[in-house]
Amino acid sequence: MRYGPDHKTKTHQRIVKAASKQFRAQGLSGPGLARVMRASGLTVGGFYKHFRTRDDLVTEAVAESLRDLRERMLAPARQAPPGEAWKQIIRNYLSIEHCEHAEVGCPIAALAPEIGRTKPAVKKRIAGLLKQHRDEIMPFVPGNTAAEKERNFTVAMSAMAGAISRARTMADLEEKQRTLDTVRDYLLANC
Amino acid sequence: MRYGPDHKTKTHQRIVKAASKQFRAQGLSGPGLARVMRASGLTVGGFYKHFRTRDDLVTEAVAESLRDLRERMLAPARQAPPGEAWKQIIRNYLSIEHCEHAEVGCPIAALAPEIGRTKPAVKKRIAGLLKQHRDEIMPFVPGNTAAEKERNFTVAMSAMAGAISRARTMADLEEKQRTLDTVRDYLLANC
DNA sequence: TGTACATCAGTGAACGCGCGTTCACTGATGTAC
DNA sequence: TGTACATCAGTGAACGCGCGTTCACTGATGTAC
Repeated sequence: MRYGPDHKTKTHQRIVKAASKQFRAQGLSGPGLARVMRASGLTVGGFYKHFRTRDDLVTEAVAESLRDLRERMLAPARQAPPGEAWKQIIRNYLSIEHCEHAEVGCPIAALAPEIGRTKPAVKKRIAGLLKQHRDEIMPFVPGNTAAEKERNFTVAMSAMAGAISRARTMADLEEKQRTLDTVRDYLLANC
Repeated sequence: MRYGPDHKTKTHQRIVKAASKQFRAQGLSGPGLARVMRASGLTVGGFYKHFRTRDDLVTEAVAESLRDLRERMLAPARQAPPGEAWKQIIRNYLSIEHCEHAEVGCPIAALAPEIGRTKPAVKKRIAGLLKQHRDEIMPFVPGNTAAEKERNFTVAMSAMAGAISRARTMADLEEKQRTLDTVRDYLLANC
């Protein structure tokens, strides 16, 4: 073989990581395969040596985005003083940095409506990934029972994703910042 | 003239209304101009007798979506018993009907991330429409001061739009319903 | 050790298609004389 | 009243382009003998 035994795997991951950033920045139908491959240092032709269809790339890229997000949000939370982890996550999620850098941010805030519109087979797979993602975050959510934790997660996650995607529609930077601050302060005071 | 004096205006509105539904159902880059015109009973060629560019249609369609939403949500609220109007709006917004019928629903829940990605000129105009929309809703928002009302609006609107767009990513109907119910009950208990 | 062949990640051109936009044309009506 | 011309909303074909997908090919390496 021309390349080492893990060469193909590494190339595959490079494509998925490039796609993950581009989809979050430009939407699921934003970048074409040519652009994704160019960003990975390759040409279009090679794409189908790695994926069956574009939909497969979309699914893998969303999975990668969620992994990426967890690395960025959960790692800092893990070494926060006990009782502060969830607050840390909220502060991080509703930061202006997250809002201004969709390409390394939460795919729910960046892509939820588009995910809802994907064909059933794709949607089903991504819905599975999102459930798995929630399960990984649940340990950080405050609450005395599983039901209470789930309620808190649902309310906070909805408010946070909604706040970020609404803030991103705003042209006025001050209004954007005020939106993030308002929801952040509210959640910090009520969880 | 071949047609009556308001013929062109009516045709224009027909196109905008068709586009407004199609964009909410399939995303801002979902339907092409041919499809929008066909849905309006016309052919592509005539499009540029009504709009300078596709971006102009997008802007007008979002404006129409917000008007449509207000008609559907504010009219029922206006004739609710005093103190119940805002609760009525919340119940309406977080209903399974709204969730399942994006084409006649809130463009923020259906399109926020895509609006955030439009080119600056379009984004600026839509941001203006969204501010105007907020001002029309503010009278229904509970709170003793303007600042308190704005805080309540920001938190509730973020939570509601986030809940709907998250629910739409879910394949499991029960989970979807639980998400809507959880956020609805939370907001009803805390406003 | 040297030669012939197999493997396979990646290349680059080609395909049919739908896109936004342009444009010469149509045809029903209104206006001028 | 009748005829010639202007208006203009809408038509339908054409444009150049980027899309997802296919495919014959390349060329560096490993294997067989």
